[in-house]
Amino acid sequence: MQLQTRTAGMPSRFGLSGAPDLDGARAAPRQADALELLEQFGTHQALRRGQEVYGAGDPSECCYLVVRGCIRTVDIDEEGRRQIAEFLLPGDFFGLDSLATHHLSAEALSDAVVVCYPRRVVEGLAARHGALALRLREITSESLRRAHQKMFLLGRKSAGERIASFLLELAERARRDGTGCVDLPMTRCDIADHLGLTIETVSRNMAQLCRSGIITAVKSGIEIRNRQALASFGADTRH
Amino acid sequence: MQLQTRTAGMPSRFGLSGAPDLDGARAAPRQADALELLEQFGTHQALRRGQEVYGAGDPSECCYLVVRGCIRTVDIDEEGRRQIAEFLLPGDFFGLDSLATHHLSAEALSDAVVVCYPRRVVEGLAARHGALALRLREITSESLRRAHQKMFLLGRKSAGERIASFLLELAERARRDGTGCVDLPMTRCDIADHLGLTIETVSRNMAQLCRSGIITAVKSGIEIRNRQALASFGADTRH
DNA sequence: CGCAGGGTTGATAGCCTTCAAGGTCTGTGG
DNA sequence: CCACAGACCTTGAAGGCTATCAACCCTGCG
Repeated sequence: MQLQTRTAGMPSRFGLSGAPDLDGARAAPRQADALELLEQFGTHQALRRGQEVYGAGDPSECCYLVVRGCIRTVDIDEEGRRQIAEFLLPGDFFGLDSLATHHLSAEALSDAVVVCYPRRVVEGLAARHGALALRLREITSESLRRAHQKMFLLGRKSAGERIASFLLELAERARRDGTGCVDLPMTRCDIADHLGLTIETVSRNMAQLCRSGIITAVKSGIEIRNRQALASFGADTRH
Repeated sequence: MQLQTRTAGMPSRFGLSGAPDLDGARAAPRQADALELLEQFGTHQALRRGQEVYGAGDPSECCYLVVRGCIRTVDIDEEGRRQIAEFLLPGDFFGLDSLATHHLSAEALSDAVVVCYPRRVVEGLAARHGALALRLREITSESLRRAHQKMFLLGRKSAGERIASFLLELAERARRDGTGCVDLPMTRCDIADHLGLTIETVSRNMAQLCRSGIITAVKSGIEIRNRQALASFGADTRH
């Protein structure tokens, strides 16, 4: 059972919530985010833990904005091996990646809320509003940049480096409060399937980070105590 | 020194040369490829082996069509570790991925020829021709689909599976003649840096494929003798 | 010829996986 | 309140896949 209501108002922050402005794609200052044009066309959708937003192969009829909770995009092969492409946090926009059908599935990690926009409407608006069209392309471009970043991580980094990079990226995306606290809504299994490792390797590396005092475990997450050390963690065991 | 001339005519094939039509993104039949709209605005550019088309951080001023040869997009970190994101073959369109600055560099594997289109012109045309805008989004979407496919390969497949997938993908993209012959314009080092392996592992797996009679080495490439066996190669050593 | 770049093959080492056992936490029901 | 089940997490031991190190071959070229 899922709740759908006409959205009364949009969440205050839009777009790539915590994406670092690395490539200057957002160089042009925007007073008002072009995504606000979509405001009146979205419907809220509540998701239970584990529920699918869409499945692989489903027609690509909507795109989405995360309001609350965390969404994972999942790639599974016939043998059940799983690769998590992205974790999507509040403020992240997704579902733009495929034109006809989704090639990954999207699922809620925990109870979550997304706003759903019919692609037909989005396309129509984008055709008339250049700013919106540009914004959507920025989102796609950013998604591709992250995918390339992850290819490097999976292809060339050691287990320790992968974990450190992952924590630092999450911290970057979540840092709004200035503290070093990073919430980890995903399980060790999710992290492992995102980083191309096993849960044991994830657990061992996290434990070592704790023992070194680089991070400390806090309720449902970690706190970064030594960013410098975290950034160079695992560099000795790289191949 | 690089040669630039006004292009007299476009190559006969356009777009994602051999991309398998997996996700139905190309479902809508196109009589004439929308990219032909760009025809008169391109300039030919000849590249020597190893020459950069653009570097990481360069402003994203042009996008490109490969006419001859092979281009690699490269991600390098401060320690010199290298990850090759894509190999681009004749008919492939690239450089659309980033809006402001390129985050990867693009280099010619061997002597090559590309057609270069100023982004400013492409944007202008796309704004007026919906078909072109759609075509460009198809290309970006396809690029993202391939990136996700590669994340799965890097995160979850064994060395043998990676090599087999790589050869099958190349065969798929190149098969126009119907033969099982696959040209390999890239070195073992390039392949290794694409698949997240070392040259020795690539070499050993190729040798084993040859010994098993699944492929045979031909001049500057290989011939696939047993597609079925190649598709399941390395599945026993997966972790 | 000498050299450099690329490729192959062998021996060894090590990082990470696999297998296994036990611990922690949370929600449920008696 | 407490027992219990299940999911999740941690830790240890052993093994294997791939990296590393090393030697050698082949080809093209000045």
